[in-house]
Amino acid sequence: MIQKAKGTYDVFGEYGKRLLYVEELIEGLMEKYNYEYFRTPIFESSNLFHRGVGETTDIVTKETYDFKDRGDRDLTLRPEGTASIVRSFIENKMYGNHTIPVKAWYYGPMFRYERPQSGRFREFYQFGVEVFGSEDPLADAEVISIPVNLYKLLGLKGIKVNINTLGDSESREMYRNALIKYFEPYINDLCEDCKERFNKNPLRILDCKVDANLDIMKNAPKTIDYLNETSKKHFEMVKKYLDSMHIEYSVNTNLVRGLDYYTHTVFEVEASVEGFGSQNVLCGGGRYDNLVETLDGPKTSGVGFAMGIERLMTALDYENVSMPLINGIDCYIIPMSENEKEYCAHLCMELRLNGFITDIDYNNRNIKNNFKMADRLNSKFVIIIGEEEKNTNIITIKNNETKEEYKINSEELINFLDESIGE
RNA sequence: GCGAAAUUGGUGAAGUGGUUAACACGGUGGAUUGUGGUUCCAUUAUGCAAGGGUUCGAUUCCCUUAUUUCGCCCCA
Repeated sequence: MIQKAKGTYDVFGEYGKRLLYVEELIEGLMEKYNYEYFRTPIFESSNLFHRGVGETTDIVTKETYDFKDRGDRDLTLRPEGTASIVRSFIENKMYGNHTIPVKAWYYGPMFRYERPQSGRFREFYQFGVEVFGSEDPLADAEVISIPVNLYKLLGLKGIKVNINTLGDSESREMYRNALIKYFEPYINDLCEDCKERFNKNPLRILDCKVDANLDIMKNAPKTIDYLNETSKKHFEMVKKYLDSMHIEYSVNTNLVRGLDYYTHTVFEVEASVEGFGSQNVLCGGGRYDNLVETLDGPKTSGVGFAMGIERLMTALDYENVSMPLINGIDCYIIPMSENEKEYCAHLCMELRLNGFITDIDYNNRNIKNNFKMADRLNSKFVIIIGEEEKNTNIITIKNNETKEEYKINSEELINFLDESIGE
């Protein structure tokens, strides 16, 4: 038997309904925020991700799906959304004629070659947002408000917003150097992973789980102390806007993010749900004022986030969040025999085109099993068509809740259903 | 890239180195030939992830591979 590729999954059934509900909610929310829908290719030139995400990041060094096409081009299945949206912004010259800021949203599959586990897949879906061309802290705050409001709309309770700032490039560089200088004498006290981090990305030492309780961690330099005036002011304003939007958050000075391109604000929203597992960060993002330039565009600031849909769905399950899903159909049509099937097929189509959720027996079941089927489908009405009905056009329809049976002329059927189901 | 545990029918699962792989749900047919959801009867895996090995004999033991689940790293 052919099995699905590692780290992928199929969607169907109840999960499919819930997923569609969440997707529609996202779409509606982005409409209210007046963001523009973007869809970029699933694969892009490998270069885009190498330069965009960062040559030294884990995502690029060991997690991309790279391949060559028949024209010997180097291509990569997108591991994240931001680089592609930035490419599209530049390539379509949106910095010129378009209204600035450009506020983009996207939703689709991403691919990373990782070891699957709780809340982590090789093909996974992200919903994300990018705002180009505004350095205003209001943009940062608005971007943070999107996931928070989505979770609110869904009814998800156990969430926690963590924010921090890395400052602009200058501040960030100063801070990085300070950290290296600080940790150097203690390098041997750190765990193996942190020794590795010291060389690759010293900022990440700060959110190590193993060493978290060491004194050297607690006394490590804080980003806040290395901010220049502009950066400090920017962060203060972000917090003020969040307050005015009634978005709750906590400042976590150890929050740094793995992607190279962040400057100023970074944030994460985590699910603080009991038993959720270790992959509990539902979404993450921040400001990237140099990325557009890095990818050969004109200097343009940006801010955005990305959210993993699978983790959101898991969190919703953990909290037993209910959704107003349609469960059940309006009509189930039973042909008594093969002779009535064409008549039934026509009737079925009529009902569907008039807006009724309708299904029909495809398997020539006997009447008993057809009634069972109607129950399983949770049908409001059952329509039985035999020779008599076919010849007279008087249709037998049974209300499956009250068990009342009616004989109705086929021309009045739509009216009858409208009145019965309408309210 | 590293570590741990799993994999038996449509589903949930029990089970054992030896001849017919429990039980339950579901499916199908019938008792009831145009009205069900109750009950009763029958039927429903030449098969225990795939391949190889040990053995007189393996679903049960060993190896390899695949997938799943859970950690680490990293990330959404």
